[in-house]
Amino acid sequence: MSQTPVDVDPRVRRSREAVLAASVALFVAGGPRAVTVDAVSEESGVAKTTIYRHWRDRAHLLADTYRACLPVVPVPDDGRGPQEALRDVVRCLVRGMGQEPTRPALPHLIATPLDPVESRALPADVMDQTFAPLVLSIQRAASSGVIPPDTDAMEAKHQLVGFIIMSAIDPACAMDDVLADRITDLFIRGRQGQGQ
Amino acid sequence: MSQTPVDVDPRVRRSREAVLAASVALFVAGGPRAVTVDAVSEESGVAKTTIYRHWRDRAHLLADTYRACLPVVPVPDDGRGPQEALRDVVRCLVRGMGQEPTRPALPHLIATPLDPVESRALPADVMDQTFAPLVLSIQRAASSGVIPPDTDAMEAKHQLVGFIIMSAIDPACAMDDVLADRITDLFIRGRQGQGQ
DNA sequence: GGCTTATGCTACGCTACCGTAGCGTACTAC
DNA sequence: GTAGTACGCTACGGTAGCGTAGCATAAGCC
Repeated sequence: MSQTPVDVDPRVRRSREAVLAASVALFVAGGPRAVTVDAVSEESGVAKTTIYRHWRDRAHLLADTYRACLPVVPVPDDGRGPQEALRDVVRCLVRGMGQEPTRPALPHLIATPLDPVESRALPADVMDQTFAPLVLSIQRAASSGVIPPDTDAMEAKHQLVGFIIMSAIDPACAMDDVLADRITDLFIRGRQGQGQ
Repeated sequence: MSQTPVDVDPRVRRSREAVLAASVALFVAGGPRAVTVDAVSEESGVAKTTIYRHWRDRAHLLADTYRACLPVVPVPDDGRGPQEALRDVVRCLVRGMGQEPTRPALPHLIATPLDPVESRALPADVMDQTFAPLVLSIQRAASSGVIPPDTDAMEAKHQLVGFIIMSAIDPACAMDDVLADRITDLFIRGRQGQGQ
């Protein structure tokens, strides 16, 4: 539902894209609460009745909006070695989190799944999928000895993701590869010298 | 406004406390959106008109609710040395974030200040005050050489706060001194071995 | 016990939002 | 060109929430 096929009536395609773009803009600016069907209609120029022709109700529209705000992080290339793979994933994550629309939407992305009303049509693990490649990289780094083999992958994930998200929330922070590499280095160094 | 004096009419005191308790419970369960005056009235057993006698409008009530959800972290004792002081602050922060009502309210605490509607009556730096003691400890640790003197205090804050918050958001995570000390150790070790 | 004051209750008016119905128009595909 | 279909528009009915008014009651203070 979040991906519109190419070979459809161009009118449908236009409407869907306009609606989703407006919806994302509203979500970024004011969170789930700002994504009202009336506001989306006005912002997009698409009639409210048309919106309801494409989405069953507001909850389904919000679910698609939420997904559209999450960055896509590719699964790390296995060929480059575990340390480089981890570095790459962190770079992708930092860049993704630093970009529009993710960055300004971040606080809302964190809070929405917990809202008992807004999370109705939202799969419980949408957010987790974004960090799946990172967890994979952490596990590979552990099993290959870059970090201790007994590393708690969830704890390590909290450590890295927390650092990245807090940086992205701070508007003064540059979300570039320099930061990404610093995060990776501080992470690995802290784990390496570990006297179990 | 968030602290009710002791020497007032006990009826006022009772009402204020009942309202704030109900308001916090609703905020925890459903975020700022769930804190409606009608819901608070029903949940607390205090008449809606009485609520409006104590708070100018819903925004002011929400501001007090927000503050009531934040943990209080004492300024570190200077006598114990910078490393122990940092350890203490992180312990307090971890415990505070792990407790009710802060823990379940955390995602909402992060998102609310960014909501253009909900943040109306919310001072911009309420959240920052919670982490001020941590920043102080980081600066002392830096100036005393526990971590490099040229440490970026804001970056270090993101690193520590991010780790703590992500742990607190994960319901499977135990927010105790063991975790706090691990967080501190991983932080310091990563910074110490740093090859400028 | 009597005065003061906080509270409870009911009933408002107003606004925003959800989701639907019906009908005319404009676009697309063939 | 013509049929099919997506779209826009207007107008609903219903609900939830905000903030207020007026009056009766009950609690606290001396």
